Amino acid sequence: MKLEHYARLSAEEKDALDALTQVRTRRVRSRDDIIREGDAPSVINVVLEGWACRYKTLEDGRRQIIAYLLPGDVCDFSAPVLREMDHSVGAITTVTLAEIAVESVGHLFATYPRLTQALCWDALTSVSIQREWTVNVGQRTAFERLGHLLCELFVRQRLLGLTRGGVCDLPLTQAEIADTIGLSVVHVNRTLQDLRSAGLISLGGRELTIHRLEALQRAVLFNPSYLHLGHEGRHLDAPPPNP
Amino acid sequence: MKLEHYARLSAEEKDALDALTQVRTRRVRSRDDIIREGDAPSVINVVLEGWACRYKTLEDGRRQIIAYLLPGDVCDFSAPVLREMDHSVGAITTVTLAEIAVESVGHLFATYPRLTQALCWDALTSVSIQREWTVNVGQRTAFERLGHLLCELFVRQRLLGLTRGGVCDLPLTQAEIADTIGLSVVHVNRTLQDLRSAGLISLGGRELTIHRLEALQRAVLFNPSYLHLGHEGRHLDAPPPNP
DNA sequence: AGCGATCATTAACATGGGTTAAGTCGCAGG
DNA sequence: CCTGCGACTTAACCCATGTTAATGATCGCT
Repeated sequence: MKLEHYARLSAEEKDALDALTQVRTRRVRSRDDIIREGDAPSVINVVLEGWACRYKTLEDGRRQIIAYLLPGDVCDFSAPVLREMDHSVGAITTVTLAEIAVESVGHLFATYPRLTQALCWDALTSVSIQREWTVNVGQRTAFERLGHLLCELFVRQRLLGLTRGGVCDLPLTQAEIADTIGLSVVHVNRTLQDLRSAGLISLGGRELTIHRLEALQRAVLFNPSYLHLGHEGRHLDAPPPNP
Repeated sequence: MKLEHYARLSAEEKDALDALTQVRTRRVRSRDDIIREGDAPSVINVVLEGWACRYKTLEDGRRQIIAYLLPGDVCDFSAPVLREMDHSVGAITTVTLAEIAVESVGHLFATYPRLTQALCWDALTSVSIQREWTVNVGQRTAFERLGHLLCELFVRQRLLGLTRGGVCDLPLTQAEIADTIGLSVVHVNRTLQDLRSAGLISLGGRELTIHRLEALQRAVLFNPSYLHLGHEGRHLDAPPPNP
């Protein structure tokens, strides 16, 4: 479903993908690891349901969350090529994974070149997001960083049809948010208050509401071009109503 | 030459690559842009000589350098797939580029699958570096960030055979370093003094000397596994002599 | 050789965000 | 119903890093 944003796929191509993802699935409980640094996974894991994150830990315990994986995202792109994982992937919520054999992927792409293109697009977009995160942590203020993260997670979910008006899931603890944008938990909390009292968002009970997306985007210098939404990515859910 | 670290290539494969890079070259002067955000380059640019950087600018002028490109690095991987660049690439030194037509690449990879593998490895490594940069800026102190950057640039150059003992080029201004690791110029300067007076490095006249690489690595929590040096990448230049 | 521009350095002062610590709330398990 | 634990909140205090500004050093250019 997600790849459809990147290239029109034929019914046949979609069937081939579906067949792949149904072969073998795995369930990982919330907060457990999906893959650990140093593993050399022999299958490719794709998130079918739930949220996961990539993260790296320094020797002294500091942790940085490097990416969030939503349904349709691939956990271990590098598996077939690089020797071993240089970071871990953990489950945020309970996650359902498809485990895909490396060989079957090779065959699939040889048969359907348009799939290759779609997957390339996907991979390049995730690199682009990674770059934007570097900018986020390197240049923005706490307020901007946090707002930017919320914008991104909202828009990505909207692409997947997972938003309800201006509302979406946000199953992260403040500690996880802190490790994502390089702030302390305390300051994340302070900054959330700021965003709330600016009337831009509501957040609580694992649910985020963005009251005025346009205004928030402007306030935190969020420019979605790095998500490469392109043409196809716009018609999924109406933008949030102006309250 | 660089791809050789990732896969043993046959003479024939190397010749094919050489032929490509000699077709058309371009020279860009120090501090000029190679590609601008919004461009949709019709050729793929590969750095043959000199240093370049990827960077993004916020509306208010803040700038983040996102990556450094050394000889052998590709400027615009995404060109064939994504519509347009979401960031710019600028020349640090004077840079020589090979301009490669997109079509000829497709043909090349169809003919020599091992090249594809090598290029994948290269691309995945650059993503891995990007992730580590997020960690660097998000979690490390000024001292660690700067030391980590210097370690990386040294090791990457050593891979290319561009170091001379513990010495390598470092054609960056302190302002550029600042924009790379998310610090102010003033603080970069202070922190450089710290590194110097700790006896770890000397820096001046566009030349970096790392006096005790091991010690520096330990002091700044530099773990080179994210560079995926693997087997082949080690024998190029002796590690620096212990003074 | 002299000039202007860019780059490095330093000092004094200001502040955003970290740290510590304490308290609250909600909820799963006994 | 009580207990305990994890997540959230708030306040007080402090330090790493930013800002501003002034001075030197370097370097390409004429």
